[in-house]
Amino acid sequence: MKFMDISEVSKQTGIAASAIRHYEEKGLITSVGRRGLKRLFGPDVLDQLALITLGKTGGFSLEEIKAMFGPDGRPALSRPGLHQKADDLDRQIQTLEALRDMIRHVADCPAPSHMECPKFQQLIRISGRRKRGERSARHAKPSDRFPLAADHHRLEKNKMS
Amino acid sequence: MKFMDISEVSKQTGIAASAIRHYEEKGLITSVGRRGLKRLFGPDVLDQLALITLGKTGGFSLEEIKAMFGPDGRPALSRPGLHQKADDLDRQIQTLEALRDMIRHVADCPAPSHMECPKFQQLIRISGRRKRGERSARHAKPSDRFPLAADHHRLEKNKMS
DNA sequence: CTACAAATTCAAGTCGACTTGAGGTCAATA
DNA sequence: TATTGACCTCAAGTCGACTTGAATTTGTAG
Repeated sequence: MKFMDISEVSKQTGIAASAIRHYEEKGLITSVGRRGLKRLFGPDVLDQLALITLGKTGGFSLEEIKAMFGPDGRPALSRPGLHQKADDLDRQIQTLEALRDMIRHVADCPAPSHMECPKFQQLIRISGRRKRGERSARHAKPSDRFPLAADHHRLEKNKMS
Repeated sequence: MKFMDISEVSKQTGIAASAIRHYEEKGLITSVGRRGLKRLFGPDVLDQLALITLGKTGGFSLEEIKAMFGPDGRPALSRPGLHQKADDLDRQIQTLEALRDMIRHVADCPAPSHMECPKFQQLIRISGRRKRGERSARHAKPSDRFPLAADHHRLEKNKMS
């Protein structure tokens, strides 16, 4: 009773079978073998899928997740690379805390427009005071609340070549 | 000197002009008028764009951001709706903290495979103990680490019809 | 032994958030 | 006044992460 077919894994995790196949294709998980055509998964896959779900919540791409927690269990990323990711997460967490506070404020503030509320304005300013190297859910940020964002005269191409 | 053209806004914020136009099209910001063909923006747009950037970091879609902080300054979302978003964020923050801890652990743990490390295993279990209603960066989650995820017999269609 | 539900592959489609490109318009210089 | 360069519009393209559909292949239940 150790091995599960894909529908069992799907049931246990709530992840669609098509997505599970997709993760296997991309090398994030591996099946232990086949019974006929059908994939068989070991119990470890449940933890790996939990990790994938977690990573996605953090806005990481499947590639990044694979680099951090590959199915082999050995990260493809260097130790400093991993610490970098962790530091990015710390910054993202702070951003999220700021955002949460602003949303709560908007919910409760009696001002007709939150933009007119001095407290809200202040929250925006605070949120801008982050260090460099911000990382967002999906693609990296060139600048966070424009701390002298205009590195040079960039006239449309704000992306790396 | 109050009004800026799009390239000025782009320089100040680091956001591509094409993206700024896109936000205007989607109704997240508004320009104060035109000089000939060219859009003119007031200074407020800088705060609004900072808010958009912030929202995206939180994994919100442009639609959601618009509902929370529309350019009119009045949220389209009800007070409970907003508190819901804030609570979602709180949960997301906890998830991110767990993820950060795991990444740091992977970086420092001497075990050949993190999956074999009992401490790591433990971190995964902990991360699974969240409440319902998780929201991820991009599309909602049906279940987080499968706390009896199989609501019924769902045999592939894990998405709303 | 046959039927059938459940899996499989592979190609194509979808969705959000932009970007890119072609062709057009203007306000400010030279 | 004639250029020019920044901006404009609109259509189409891109990218990641899947989903969907059509055409097969099984293992198992009847």
